Amino acid sequence: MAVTLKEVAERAGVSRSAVSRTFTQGASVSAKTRKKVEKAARDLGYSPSLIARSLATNRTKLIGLIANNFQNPVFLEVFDLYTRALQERNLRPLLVNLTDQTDPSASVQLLKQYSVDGVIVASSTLPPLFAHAFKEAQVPVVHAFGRFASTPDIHIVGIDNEHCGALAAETLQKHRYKRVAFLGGPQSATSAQDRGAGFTRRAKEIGLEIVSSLYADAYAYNSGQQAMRELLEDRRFEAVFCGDDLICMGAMDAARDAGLSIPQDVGFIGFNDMNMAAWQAYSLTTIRQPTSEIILSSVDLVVSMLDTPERAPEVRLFPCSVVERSTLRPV
Amino acid sequence: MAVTLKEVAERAGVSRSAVSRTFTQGASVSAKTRKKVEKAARDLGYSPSLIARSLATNRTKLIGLIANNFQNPVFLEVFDLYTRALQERNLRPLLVNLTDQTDPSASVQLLKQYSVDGVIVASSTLPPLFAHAFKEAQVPVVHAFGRFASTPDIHIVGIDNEHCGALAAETLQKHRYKRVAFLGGPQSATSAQDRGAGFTRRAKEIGLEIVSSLYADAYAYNSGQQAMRELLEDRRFEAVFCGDDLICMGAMDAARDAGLSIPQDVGFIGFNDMNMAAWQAYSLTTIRQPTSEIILSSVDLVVSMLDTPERAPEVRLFPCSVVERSTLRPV
DNA sequence: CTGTTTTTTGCAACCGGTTGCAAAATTTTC
DNA sequence: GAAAATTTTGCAACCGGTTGCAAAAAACAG
Repeated sequence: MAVTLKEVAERAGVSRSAVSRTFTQGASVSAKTRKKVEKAARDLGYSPSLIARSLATNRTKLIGLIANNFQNPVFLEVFDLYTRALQERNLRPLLVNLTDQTDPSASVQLLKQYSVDGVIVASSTLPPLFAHAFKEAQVPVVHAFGRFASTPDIHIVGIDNEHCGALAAETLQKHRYKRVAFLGGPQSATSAQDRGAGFTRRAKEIGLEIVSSLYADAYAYNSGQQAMRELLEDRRFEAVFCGDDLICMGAMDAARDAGLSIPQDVGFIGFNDMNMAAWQAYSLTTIRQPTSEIILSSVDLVVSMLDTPERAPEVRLFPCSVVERSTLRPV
Repeated sequence: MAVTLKEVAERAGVSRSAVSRTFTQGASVSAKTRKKVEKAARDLGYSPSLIARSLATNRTKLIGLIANNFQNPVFLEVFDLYTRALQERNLRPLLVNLTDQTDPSASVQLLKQYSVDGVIVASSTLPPLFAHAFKEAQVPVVHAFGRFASTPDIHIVGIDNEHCGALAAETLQKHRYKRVAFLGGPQSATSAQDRGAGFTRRAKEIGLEIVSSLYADAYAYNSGQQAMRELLEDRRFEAVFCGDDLICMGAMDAARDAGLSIPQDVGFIGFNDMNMAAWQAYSLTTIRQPTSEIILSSVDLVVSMLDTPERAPEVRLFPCSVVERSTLRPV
């Protein structure tokens, strides 16, 4: 069916190796044969089979991309950036959707079977153990949006969530809030834990009183909405720090539904600065997570591991910053 | 490095074919050898290389998934559903992000090189010519969310956009609107054209006056917002039909920004019924596109083509329905 | 023009599986 | 228990490329 190396070789009147060499980077072929081969290939509409090449070279140019949150639109930005960054480097993403049902070890197995060249775990909710499984299986792995550890045993690219939580506390204080609430992401997520911890610690330090504290059950709109309703039962807070923009939007809608206006009756600060945070209906003051830097950096990292797999584990942290919009009262 | 067939065979004391057979569906092996092989494989931690298998069987279990809109959160739902549906069928998505810069023929080439078993073009904006390229290259292809044609030459799964546009007109009439505006998706998209055409036709038939008509430049929030501002310069309409929910949200925010309230001053009807349409800040009345049915059906279709590639081109259309929320005045 | 060095080329083995075929082993039949 | 029918097994060729190695060709030096 498809045109093969052999046919091209015959037509060009050269050996199969000659054809192979004209199609592999940095191999030595004379200008003359290269020309002959290229003509023959063009005539026949030949393009080398990546499968066969992969088998021979033990390289697939496939990068496993593991994600487990398809509810949060941030991830669409994430996919967009990943697919583009990989495509530019002549790599392909093999997308794995890790639902709660799927057995983690199964997907390790799976990606091993496809012999992906590397894996990017793009999730702030997956436990580190997950990325480890790949390290153990000897496949280059980087955990993007993962939990920062001072003595990492795998590559981590992300932010210092603890510090960013503290930043939220400072921002609330700057806006002269005294009593606040914390509405975090799912408690099982390391990112949610760390943001909460940093927020709590710093709040204590600067005399900001946390009157309520609650973890939503997912990084999702509905979860934020529902958690906010609960929070509203005992409304002694003047502002809420939400561990995620999407949760924050749900929370804001719940607050408005209860007849509160923002920021007059209650202030909000979110986390991520997703595209939608700038929408007029929300115009969310939020902590910006440098998504695109994290993604580019994690791709670069995984690429460099292709050549030097034994690279020492590295942590790359990017700074977050406050984006002021209109959900906190003017200072 | 990785454990191979041969090593398992040696350890189990059988031939390589025996090992191969215990790992391929429907091959004949005795219970006894199967047991021996399975034990050896377990001991060694063997899992067959899909690359090698692909080379031998000429099947990769890879499905190319082509998308070109990573701005619209609907596509996150789309990716979620696709990845799950494929995973359940033991197939993997190879994601191609078709930005405006990428050369279409290059990605055809690319997917051919990876010898994907099939391709799903998931886009309502790509021209049909695109899916054709795959048909020509002899790879099973279905165009999901594609333009309906009565004499299709490739498989199409989607909706009758023309009819759905008409449905929008009827809904506006039902709510006693007389003068309306049309705010479509990008004019180059067949879906936008068809929705517009159906809307216009039906409006004329039932005596609904279309006072303005405009195409946004993308299926995106900002585009909707911007187009609405333009529309507002000459506000003779009482309601707007937006060719997409996201555009509609942008438009609503623009209207609110201009001091209008919804639905008192101006009504809105969207298209898609994406998750966010139910959000309280919008609570959008919209035409529901049966995304999940379309996706499941297109996966089934592509799967069935794997076995019978010569299947006659088929069109599968799913009905849309109106979801009433609060952006049209009560009838 | 010859001898040396460098570049190009083809051979053949290999990557890790699958599969048609015939021989061997097992089961069934009488 | 032998013959026939059926199932299981191993051999060997194949899928479509890459690559180390040695021979051949080309380039260079004197």
